[in-house]
Amino acid sequence: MSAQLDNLPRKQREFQQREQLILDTAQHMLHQHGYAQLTMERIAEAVEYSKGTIYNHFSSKEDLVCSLCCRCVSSLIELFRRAYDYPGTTRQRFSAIGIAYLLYHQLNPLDAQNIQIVKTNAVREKLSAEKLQEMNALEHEITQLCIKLVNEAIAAGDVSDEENHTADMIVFGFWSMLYGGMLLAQSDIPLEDLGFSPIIMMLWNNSQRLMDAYGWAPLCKDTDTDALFTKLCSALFAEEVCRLTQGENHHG
Amino acid sequence: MSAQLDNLPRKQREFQQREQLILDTAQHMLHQHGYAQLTMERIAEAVEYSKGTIYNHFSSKEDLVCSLCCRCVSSLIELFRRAYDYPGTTRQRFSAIGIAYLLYHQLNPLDAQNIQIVKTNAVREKLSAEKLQEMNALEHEITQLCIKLVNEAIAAGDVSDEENHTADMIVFGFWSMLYGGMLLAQSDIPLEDLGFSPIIMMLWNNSQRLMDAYGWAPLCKDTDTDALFTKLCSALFAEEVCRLTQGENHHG
DNA sequence: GACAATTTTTGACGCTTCGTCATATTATTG
DNA sequence: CAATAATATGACGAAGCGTCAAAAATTGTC
Repeated sequence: MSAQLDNLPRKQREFQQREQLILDTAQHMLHQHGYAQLTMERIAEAVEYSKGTIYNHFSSKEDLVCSLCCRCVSSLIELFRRAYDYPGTTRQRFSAIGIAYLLYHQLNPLDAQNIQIVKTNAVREKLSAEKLQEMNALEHEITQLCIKLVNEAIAAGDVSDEENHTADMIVFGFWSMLYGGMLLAQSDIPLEDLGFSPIIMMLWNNSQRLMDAYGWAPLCKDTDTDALFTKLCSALFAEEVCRLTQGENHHG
Repeated sequence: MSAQLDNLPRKQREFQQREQLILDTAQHMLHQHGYAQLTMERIAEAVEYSKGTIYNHFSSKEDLVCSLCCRCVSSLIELFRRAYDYPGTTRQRFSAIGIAYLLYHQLNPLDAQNIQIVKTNAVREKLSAEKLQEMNALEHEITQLCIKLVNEAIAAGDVSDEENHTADMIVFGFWSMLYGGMLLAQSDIPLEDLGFSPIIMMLWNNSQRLMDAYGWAPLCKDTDTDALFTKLCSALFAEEVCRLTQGENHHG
């Protein structure tokens, strides 16, 4: 990373470093005090530059928030890649992507909320075309990775090959479910009061069920899905899980 | 509706009528010009009252938007009730709820977006406790209706009764999937460019699959699900479907 | 109908924040 | 070291939220 930077003229290097500083600071402020308290003035004050300088980097507040968001999606893609590269059955690898998604949301609930803010039209209305495109490119990357894996599964005969089983439909089913589920989890809807079980568990079970519905071998009945969950977590995301449990202990 | 109003003293009646006028106007403005353009000033101007009067009804802009949102959820509940009361199998009735959800989002995409705005922390941070509670009560109502139906299905033996099949988990699976799916549909993510099929179809198929996964009789293979979709639409939501197709013709 | 009391409405005002731009500062180069 | 280019600054204008004292309308009383 710094290898690339070293090649650039010092000015550009400084510029990029400052951009990261601004983003880091903004992210921290967002976590600490929430979106409503996040103002360009305060960011400028915190990084000890003036507002004008911030505007040299980001054309608007929305632009800045969207940039934050892009960084988040990038790190999510990294987790997905790790899951994709897992040496196991296609079902295990796809399950691992699901875990990556759930883990990310658990580990970075505030960033996930932020991603949601950017999806809101209220914000998107004000975004520049470039930032929107940057975002779209990332969405494209992450989507295609999943579709590719499902196509591998179909080609390998792991998924029952019926007429209307298309990779996009299968991916969309899981994407919707996990995305919707995590959003519901993050919203202030008091799910526990409404009688719901822990969300991660419900989503994991439901997605395993859905894989069964697609005849994605090996089926649940031939697998200990709880054990699979634990195995994938420790094999791929040990460090992340560690951070997660530490965080929980810290609070309790 | 006006029967109740007539019983109230004239002043209160006028007050409530004005409140509806404000909400109607705000909703219309939101549809026409988007959230960013919605200001208290403009609403006041449009209803020909002053800003102060608007603030006699709603303690903040967020409060107003949340009130709009509550009206929307109420009408969604009405659709759900209709589906719940359908004289058919539990699977048909639950499927009908799914259709109600999809239809509502298709018919009122802008209201659905609005509901999403309210779920954003940026907005919720500013909501009064009362409005939050009003919203929660509605969420409770709509949730319990679904859970009740699934419990009926389990009791009737329509859903295979395994240890870890709980009504809340089943409901959550479908809720997540449809909610997430409709949000993805509404976001500006160019799903078609990413290679995805029409969303309603994908969601309907995925949810029918998921019902199969829960052993919810009668299974897909014994049913023409396309025909079921059409049948439920015309039996329960003829008027809504009509409005939807009219709207599409209007645009095309 | 006149007058007082009460309720409702009004819009000017204070405050906050966004985003701009002329000016000041710093860096670079001949 | 001076000229020039690049960069940073913060005062400023615009816009919106929410408040509140004063104005207007309504109600009740004689």
